[in-house]
Amino acid sequence: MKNPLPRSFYNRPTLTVAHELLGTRLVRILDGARLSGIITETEAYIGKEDFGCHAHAGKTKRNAVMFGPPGHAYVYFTYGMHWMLNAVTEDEGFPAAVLIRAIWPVEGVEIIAARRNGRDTGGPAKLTQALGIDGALNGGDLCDPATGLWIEPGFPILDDSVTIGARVGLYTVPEPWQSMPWRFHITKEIRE
DNA sequence: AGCACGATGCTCT
DNA sequence: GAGCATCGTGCTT
Repeated sequence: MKNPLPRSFYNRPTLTVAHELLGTRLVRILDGARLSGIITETEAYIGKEDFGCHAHAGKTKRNAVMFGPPGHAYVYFTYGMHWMLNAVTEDEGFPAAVLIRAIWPVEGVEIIAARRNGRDTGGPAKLTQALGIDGALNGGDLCDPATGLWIEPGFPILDDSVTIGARVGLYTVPEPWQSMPWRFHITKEIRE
């Protein structure tokens, strides 16, 4: 069942994409096994004007993928040990992306638990470790199953299950950017 | 349950 | 050379 969200899903305003990614299913094929989890937390990073966005300083080797077409993975390395997964949004040339911050494991739960040493997957670096996502996937097409990483339709999430707030970890980013309500997360338990 | 801190290496000035 | 879109441990309440 390979059913990636189409590129048109990503080629929309980043806040819309970030909100609608809640409840969708992040799928990873790792060593022939299908791992997946429901996305429960996202953040939007929007254009050169956004002081919290890597693209604020202009196009560089690291952030080049954000300037490319929507529906691709922007995967970068930070804090000397962590990989972060983003989905590129909006028109090619406009640098924006959605950071995937947390998943709820659904398929391959035993493998995920082993990869995480029994710990949770609620955190941007935790989920990349859980699913084996690293720099080799930077620039990969999320609309092509051959990449081994894509996002599928999942569960509908009611608005009253969603909390919107300020983005996390932007300690040195000036206002108003530090406080922009561009973080979305599911705050009610979801069940199959 | 919460806070402080150290780990660790790549990117850009 | 500074600064990270973080995590886990260990210590304090």
